[in-house]
Amino acid sequence: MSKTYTISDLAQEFGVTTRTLRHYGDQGLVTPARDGINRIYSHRDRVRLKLALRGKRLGFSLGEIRELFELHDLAGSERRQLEEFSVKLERRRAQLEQQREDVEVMLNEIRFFATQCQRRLTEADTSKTPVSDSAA
Amino acid sequence: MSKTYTISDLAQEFGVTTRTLRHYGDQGLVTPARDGINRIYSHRDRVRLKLALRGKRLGFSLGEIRELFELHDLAGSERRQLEEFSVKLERRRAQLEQQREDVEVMLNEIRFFATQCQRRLTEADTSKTPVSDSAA
DNA sequence: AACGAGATTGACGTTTACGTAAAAGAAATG
DNA sequence: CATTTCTTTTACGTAAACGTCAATCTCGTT
Repeated sequence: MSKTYTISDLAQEFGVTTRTLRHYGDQGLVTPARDGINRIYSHRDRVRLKLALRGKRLGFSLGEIRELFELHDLAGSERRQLEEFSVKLERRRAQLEQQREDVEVMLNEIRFFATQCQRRLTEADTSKTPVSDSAA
Repeated sequence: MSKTYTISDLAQEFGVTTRTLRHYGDQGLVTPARDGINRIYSHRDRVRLKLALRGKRLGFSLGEIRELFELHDLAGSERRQLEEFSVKLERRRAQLEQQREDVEVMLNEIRFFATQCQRRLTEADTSKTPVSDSAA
């Protein structure tokens, strides 16, 4: 009798709406058991949700996330499926490494902007000239 | 007289459609000069497009990308704008660092899957049982 | 002059990922 | 028992980011 969660428990915890959780159910991402008609989420469901949300943050579509889950459950699959999946994984890996580089570059840019912003704000604070001309 | 590009030049180079480029124009992301009615993209336009596509890969909306561009051009902006932007930058930075972690985790998972896939494929290759029954 | 290739501006269509409202049932509480 | 409080399903709505015609326009060629 491990812990279970209601739909709004998880919605609150992960900062999504119940609508989102039902939608994920419709899409086959998180398919909780039912207590009568009510959804009753297990620990495993919680993990799947967590993974799904991470996938989303990385720009995966819900369909792609489901594919990944299906792969995870791909225990006794056939050779062709494995090969196909292997190819998909490779593609995705390349994308992710691109994305990693993108993130680094963007972080540097943002840090630059941020320090620029800060600098100008403090300058404005200590400046004697009260805003004479905006032209550089 | 530096090099210029037609709309389909850039579309081809970056693997997008001309429709996309026009859409980015509508959204104020890349606003090339005109030769009469035709769009004529400069080197700067090309850079903006490149930046825009990177932003997209990182999950920025076109609106957010435009904001970033506007910031870049924010030479003589006012204090409030700088402060607002500084806050936005901080939020985005946090997201990106989360994303960076997400990417690392996902890459590890994918590498794991990939090796699993490969292992099973080579196993199948060297196996003595010639595919008698698809049931495991 | 005719023609095909590529460009333009509408403008409606489409997909994804939910939002939102409606109608209705179960469950806890005063 | 009546009233909230959650929950359910059904279903239409929506915003973003283009796709996809359609109707022209303008070149460089033949």
